[in-house]
Amino acid sequence: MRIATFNVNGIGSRLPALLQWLEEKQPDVACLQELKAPQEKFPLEAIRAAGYEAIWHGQKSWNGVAILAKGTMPQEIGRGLPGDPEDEQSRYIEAVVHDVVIACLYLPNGNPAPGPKFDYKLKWFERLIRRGEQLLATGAKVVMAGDFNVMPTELDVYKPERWVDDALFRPETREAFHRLVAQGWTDALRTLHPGEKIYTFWDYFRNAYGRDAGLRIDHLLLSPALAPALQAAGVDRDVRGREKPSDHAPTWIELDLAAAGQGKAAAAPDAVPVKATAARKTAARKTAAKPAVDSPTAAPARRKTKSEPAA
DNA sequence: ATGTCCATCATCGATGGA
Repeated sequence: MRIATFNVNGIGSRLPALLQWLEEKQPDVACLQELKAPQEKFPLEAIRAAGYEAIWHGQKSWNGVAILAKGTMPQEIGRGLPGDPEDEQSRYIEAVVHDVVIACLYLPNGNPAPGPKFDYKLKWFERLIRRGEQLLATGAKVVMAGDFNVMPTELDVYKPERWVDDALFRPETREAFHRLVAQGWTDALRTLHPGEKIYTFWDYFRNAYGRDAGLRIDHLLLSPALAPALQAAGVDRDVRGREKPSDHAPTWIELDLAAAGQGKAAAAPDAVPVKATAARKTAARKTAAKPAVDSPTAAPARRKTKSEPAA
């Protein structure tokens, strides 16, 4: 089973590049970030024609996340990261695909730091850490995949000294990422390629890709139940060198689920549903008059406050 | 400070975000 994460930087302008990559690599699951499109502008027809079903959480202009699955409908657990009903940004969506819980995330950039955007990033990180705790507590096979906007170590930056004051590399940010991983997650790329220079992002500025002035900020974290299944991991960096590219390259893992044994993924959705956020409730209200344009499971019907863990 | 690219609209050039 191949699972990829790809910050597309605008699904509208990046659709040809996305479709070409899907056609070539045929990942079983693709987590997308930065759709930069409202809910109704997601190109579902083109995605389905490529052989994928999808759930997504759009937003006008900014953010937006999606989970694509080849030939099967991702079973949505929820959307919106729990812990802040005021947070309206579309940065988190969870689903089950082939008995694996997929958490697709787009962590805030946080620049400039210090400032309100950096505060929001750190708060969002704390909420993610809490969610990570809940997911691990289920014992399920889970992968947290996305644009974390964090370079975990100096090895993950082309010039660390230039980035020490940046929100993506400040000590608080790295500390939060390390605290998350320390819960028991496996950083798939780094685990299989220790000591290796791996980048997933190259700025559009100053010929960054040509100079290989990159960052490793897109990550796939595996729960203990899934870690034994890890077979391979890599970055499709040539995608970054094509016409009209995203500034990120697709990052992927290959899993052998037979090696993971019997997980408890089936129990995960009901055990720890994602709390319905204010944004989700608003969206549901807005679309109430017409049929849902995304997926049937996107409706807030799955919300189960009864079994919801305390915040 | 710069650089590039994207989406938006109180549009066809500005702005804000990354």
